[in-house]
Amino acid sequence: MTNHFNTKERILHAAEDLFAQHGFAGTSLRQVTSRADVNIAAVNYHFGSKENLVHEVFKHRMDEMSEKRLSALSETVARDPADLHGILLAFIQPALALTLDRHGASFVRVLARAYAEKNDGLRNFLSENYGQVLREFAKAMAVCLPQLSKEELYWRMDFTAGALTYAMADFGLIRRQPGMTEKAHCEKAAQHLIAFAQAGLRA
Amino acid sequence: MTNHFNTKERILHAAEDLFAQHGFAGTSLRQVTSRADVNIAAVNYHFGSKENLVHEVFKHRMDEMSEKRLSALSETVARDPADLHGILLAFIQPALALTLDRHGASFVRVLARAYAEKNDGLRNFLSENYGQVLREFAKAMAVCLPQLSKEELYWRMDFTAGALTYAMADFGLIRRQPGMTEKAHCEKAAQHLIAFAQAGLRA
DNA sequence: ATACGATTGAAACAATCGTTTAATTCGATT
DNA sequence: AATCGAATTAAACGATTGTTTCAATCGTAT
Repeated sequence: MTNHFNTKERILHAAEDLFAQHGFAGTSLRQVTSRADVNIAAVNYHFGSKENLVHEVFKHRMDEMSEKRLSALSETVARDPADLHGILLAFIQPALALTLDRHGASFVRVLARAYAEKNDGLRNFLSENYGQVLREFAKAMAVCLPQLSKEELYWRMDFTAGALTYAMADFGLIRRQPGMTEKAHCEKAAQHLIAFAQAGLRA
Repeated sequence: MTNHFNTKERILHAAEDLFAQHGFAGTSLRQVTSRADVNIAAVNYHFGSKENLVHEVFKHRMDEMSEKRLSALSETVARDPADLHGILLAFIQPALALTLDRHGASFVRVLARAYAEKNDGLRNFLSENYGQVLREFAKAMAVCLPQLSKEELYWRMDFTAGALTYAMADFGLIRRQPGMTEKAHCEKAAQHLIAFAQAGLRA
């Protein structure tokens, strides 16, 4: 059937890495095809255009992450609808888990960059395709936090998402310590973030 | 002496707007000079290169914001060293105040974008020139939160900065309501964020 | 008025951009 | 083995990129 590493996948992976390093506009298709070791024309053949390639890079990871988030959410809610800690874990863990995968780690930066893009096409693409996931979490959190107005809850979810994005992309003061494995760093980040966000949400 | 709107300043303002909209790589110098209504050669004459222009855009705003932050910090600490709310306000207010200024609002997006840039040159530039500001705030917060380890404090400051960046750039679910002025939206954001961050920091 | 350095202007530079074309190679089906 | 569509290739397309050149212009001090 399909080769394990066919042309299309090699392009996707190379694009993910390079978009993370140099941004969308900052990455040329020739950089992508050179790293993927494929012909420059292969991009337009398989993806139609550069913009479409960007969208595919997102779909590839976001679908996977959204699915994990939603299944973890329904699981924890079924166990205990009032378990805010569990809901936060369902939201945070799949995102941070991506940083454990080599290409996933790149995608995390791509995602952080996408949020910084005023690029309305991309934002609308994300909002239309994955906004429902956020609304599901909002509904679940509202059960745990009945004292919060809808507006207030949305504010605090935004803050949580911002903190998560920051933590994932290794921004700010904290840098992974040399002696620490990526996995340990990831788990520490999740643990710190959940404590922080839970307190903030309950404030 | 210098005209109120001389060539150099017009370039800076136009660049700020366009960098915010389309990113650094996504903005061409011809877009900048066209909006600034100056000749294309003026950029390299006044700034030497595009990269230098990017740095100047940052210095222009960051110097102003850092100064406001530090003076607000020393003021609130002098009044009451244990006033965490005041320290957070000193950190958040100057950043959100930028969004009230037309060009400042653009810069906020530029800043958010810069954090998402893997571009080590830019990150080092920011870290070297403005890292001290963050360390000052860390020292002040440590007084209010003696139970936190240095590591834990840094984590939580990162989360706070992430939430702030998100809020400033209008990411996420929350959109400014049509009937609400920019100023009111900004104040609401500060109020919500401080409550959230304060609880998170004290967790 | 004249001269001089600072600034601006129009034009062009080589390099690179995303995209397209057309010929070729590959792989599966008849 | 022959055939046909899918996939890949080399090459080139026009457009745009950051940068440079050099002459024209400006403001100021002599």
